[in-house]
Amino acid sequence: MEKATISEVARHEGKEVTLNGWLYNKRSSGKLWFLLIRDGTGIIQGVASKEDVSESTFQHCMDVTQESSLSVTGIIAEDKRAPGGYELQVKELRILQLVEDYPITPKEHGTAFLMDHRHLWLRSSRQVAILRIRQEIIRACRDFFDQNGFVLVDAPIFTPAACEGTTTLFETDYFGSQAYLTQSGQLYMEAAAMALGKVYCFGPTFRAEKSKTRRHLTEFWMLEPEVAFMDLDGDMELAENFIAYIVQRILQNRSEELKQLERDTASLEKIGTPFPRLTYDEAVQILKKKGINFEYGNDFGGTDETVISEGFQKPVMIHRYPAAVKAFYMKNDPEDLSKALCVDVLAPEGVGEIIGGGQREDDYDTLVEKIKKHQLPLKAFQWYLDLRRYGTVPHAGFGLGIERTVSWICGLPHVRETIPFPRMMHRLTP
RNA sequence: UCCGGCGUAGCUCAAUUGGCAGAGCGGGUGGCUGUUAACCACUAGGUUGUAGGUUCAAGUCCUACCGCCGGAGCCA
Repeated sequence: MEKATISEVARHEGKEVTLNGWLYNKRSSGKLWFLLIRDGTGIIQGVASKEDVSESTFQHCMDVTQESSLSVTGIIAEDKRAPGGYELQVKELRILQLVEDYPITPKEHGTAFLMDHRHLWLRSSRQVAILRIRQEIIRACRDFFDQNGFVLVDAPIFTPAACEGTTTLFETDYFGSQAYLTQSGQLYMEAAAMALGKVYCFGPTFRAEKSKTRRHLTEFWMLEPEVAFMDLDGDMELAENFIAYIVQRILQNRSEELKQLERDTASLEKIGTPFPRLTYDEAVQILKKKGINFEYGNDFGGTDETVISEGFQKPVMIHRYPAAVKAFYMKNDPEDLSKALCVDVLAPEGVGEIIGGGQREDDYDTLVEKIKKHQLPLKAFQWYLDLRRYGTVPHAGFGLGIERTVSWICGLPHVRETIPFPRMMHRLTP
């Protein structure tokens, strides 16, 4: 007897196969049962009529409950009445475990309840589609950099000090002294770029901010490239090529999942290079024109970002923010020292910032001054300053937030469904 | 931390002016040979978040607390 997965049943048409999986749902019409079976690769309808199966198998069809694990044997047949176009004409049904009272029923539930049962919620077809898209996005990220001469360099998770003084860090005891969970691998990537030229890291990032919004997680995944001998223009070019590549890959390889999520793919198909580029000053002008009350010199808030990106169908790159609102390692614009050579990429459709990056300060004396100005401990940054002591070069990079990217591409309003087990201010379980 | 909202059956929600706590789903029993979150009949299921207060009477009004939601700030 041949084993098969639901994703490739078309290949087995007319043949007898065995499927291993779980019961997704079932319906009956007296002496005829319809079993929706899922196996992780898809869902297929099994049909069992009393005339064609043994008494015990028909009894099993009656008894089997939602999410019971099972092994079912039958013939694959094309049938227009079946969801998916193929169905399994059941010959034998074996129940591996009969489930009692599966908590998630085929009706509506609130997100709090579903999040409490996240370990089971993952089995629902919508969550399966999101996780498959997430995996393809991550694979596209890796492929893009691997194919363009970048070297993957892993950054540490434990760090001795803040990369950016502003954000709150998760503190942990490290053999009696303080250590923090990383909030960015960037500083380490700068070191790696001086060793290997073009590098990137991909790993979890931790922010202890008490943010309770649909865009925030306390633990999220970030992809951070860093390139030696690259300036801000090169950085922006890299960012737009990168994002366009990811979107193309998802449209190519995950169209079924996008369809299942009812994602409007027409807006994704428009995401080609080049992306619109605005200076901070130009972006402020847009806000002023739309009558938004905004004080020049501040960073943009969430609603400001939405208003700016509303006017475009592609991601918008905003560059040269006031240096005062940006991190210490940003290089100042030599043509206007009050500005930083930085760029934020705002995704369309109100998702907000998915990339933040820029050109790094490469001058030793200037960097020392900036560390002092931001009141950061100079001692902790000696190794970082070494990169400017020994063969300093212009370099740039950025960080892409994976969950915000997934939420944009999937068209999800909240990032909590874009990661298997989200960590938020009020969510540490399951 | 601040602002706003919500806590009623396992789940999603009703309950008029303060006046007998209810429905759908899920569970159980029975029926139905092409169902599409199937349907039909019957059935079990409740300390209305917690503590106090007002009242003849509180799910409903008042006070405090707890929990959650998402917006601000901050950020990807």
